[in-house]
Amino acid sequence: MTVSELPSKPARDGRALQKGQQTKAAIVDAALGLATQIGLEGLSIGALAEVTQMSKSGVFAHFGSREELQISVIREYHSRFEQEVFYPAMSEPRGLPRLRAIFANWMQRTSVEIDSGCLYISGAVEFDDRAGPVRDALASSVLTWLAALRRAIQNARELGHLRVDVNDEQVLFEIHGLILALHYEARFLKTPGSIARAHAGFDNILRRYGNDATAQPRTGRAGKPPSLKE
Amino acid sequence: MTVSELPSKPARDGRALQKGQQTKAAIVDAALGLATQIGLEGLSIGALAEVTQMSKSGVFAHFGSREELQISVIREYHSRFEQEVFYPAMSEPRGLPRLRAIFANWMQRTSVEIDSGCLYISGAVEFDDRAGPVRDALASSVLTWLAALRRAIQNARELGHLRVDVNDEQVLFEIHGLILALHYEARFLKTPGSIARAHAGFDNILRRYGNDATAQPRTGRAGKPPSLKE
DNA sequence: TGCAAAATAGCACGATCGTTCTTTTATTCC
DNA sequence: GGAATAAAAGAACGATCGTGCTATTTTGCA
Repeated sequence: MTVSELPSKPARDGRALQKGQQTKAAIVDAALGLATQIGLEGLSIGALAEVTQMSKSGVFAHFGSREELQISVIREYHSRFEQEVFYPAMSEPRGLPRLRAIFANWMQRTSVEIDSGCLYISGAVEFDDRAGPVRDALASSVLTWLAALRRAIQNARELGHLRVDVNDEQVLFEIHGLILALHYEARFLKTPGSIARAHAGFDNILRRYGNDATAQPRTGRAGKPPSLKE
Repeated sequence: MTVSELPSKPARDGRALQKGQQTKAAIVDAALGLATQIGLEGLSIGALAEVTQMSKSGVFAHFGSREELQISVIREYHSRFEQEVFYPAMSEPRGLPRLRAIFANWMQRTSVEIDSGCLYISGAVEFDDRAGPVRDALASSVLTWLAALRRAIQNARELGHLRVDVNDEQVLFEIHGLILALHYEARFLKTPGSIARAHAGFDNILRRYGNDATAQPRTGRAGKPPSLKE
């Protein structure tokens, strides 16, 4: 977590901040740890103050409201997800190799989250019938990620790595289901072998939708630095 | 909800109760409605008292603890799930027809739960890292249901409706994923067309695992009255 | 080093939580 | 109908919640 991610917003008299952003980042880090375990709703400022060895009001002052804290946590989770799952896969050639890499990274992360919990899953359940800015931030993050995944599927189809009649949305839906089932069965039910079944499910999807004749990547040209957002 | 599900536990002097069980059932009914919307953890005795037009202590007295109330809600959900999804499918002949019916009923219920919420899904997220009797009751219910579904898959395979090399657990996992993806995308993200995609996903699974040569049901004999538990 | 401003702490508030205890009302059976 | 008992209400408890207000401490720059 580097200091001054923002260009160190100058205060009223041009003074640069430091300590504030620093401890705020530490608070968000601790909050993310709490939220993935007990949920965004279970996240309390009191518990957070205890973990960070600060006073309640000291923690509170950095956010101004609990909602703003929750949103900060969501943004941090989004950033780490991007960093861990999306970016590394961009070094793979477009099409099926990149799609495989994305799924592999996602599986890797989800496997870890069998112990730590996934904010995109717990958050969805907590806010699925509650309106407001927290829900909006969460849904926006998830939609951004799913859109990126959809683009990878679409690329694979357009490059001939998947059959031409493939429905991108359907593939996306089925892959998403595999991740959700993994999280459910491994984390809640503690069913052994779930990770292998998720992998097998992905292979099944590729077998069904794959275009064996052209399964080799056809292009590996590196385009502009990718981003989840476009 | 019939009176005296229990053999009307005789009080100290052999007197039969009535009113108590009756209002208790009404409370559980209201609690189930609240819990599916805001979760088992969000369920509060105060809110429940308001909904049922009773006093907090009046509600509380029926359960003795919040945990017991939550467990009662889980039991009620389990019972309705059984009644709505499992039992009606038992009139279909064993094998693929019954498996199809089970999934169809499950889909039907999940479609309704896009609005009302599913306790098995929200509960899993809320209690996936919390030990205790509530989690145990929830996990036990879910496992019972998944075992029943697994049996249906196994039957279909043994009757030749699915390929002999089918892995029951794998099919179960993938079907479960479809339901979870439907709930996630339709309820949280409000993605249109999710129901159709879940159905298409099931068809895909049958196409992949199905045994086209013997897809017709081979036996329709009605066995003993079925139960989720055995 | 000293001064302004930012960062943090301390304290109290109203609200809600699950739970306990006591009292009142409703029900059931003789 | 009246006595016994179950069912429901009422009030209060300690705890925790998010949040506001006011001190105090720490920081950053002249």
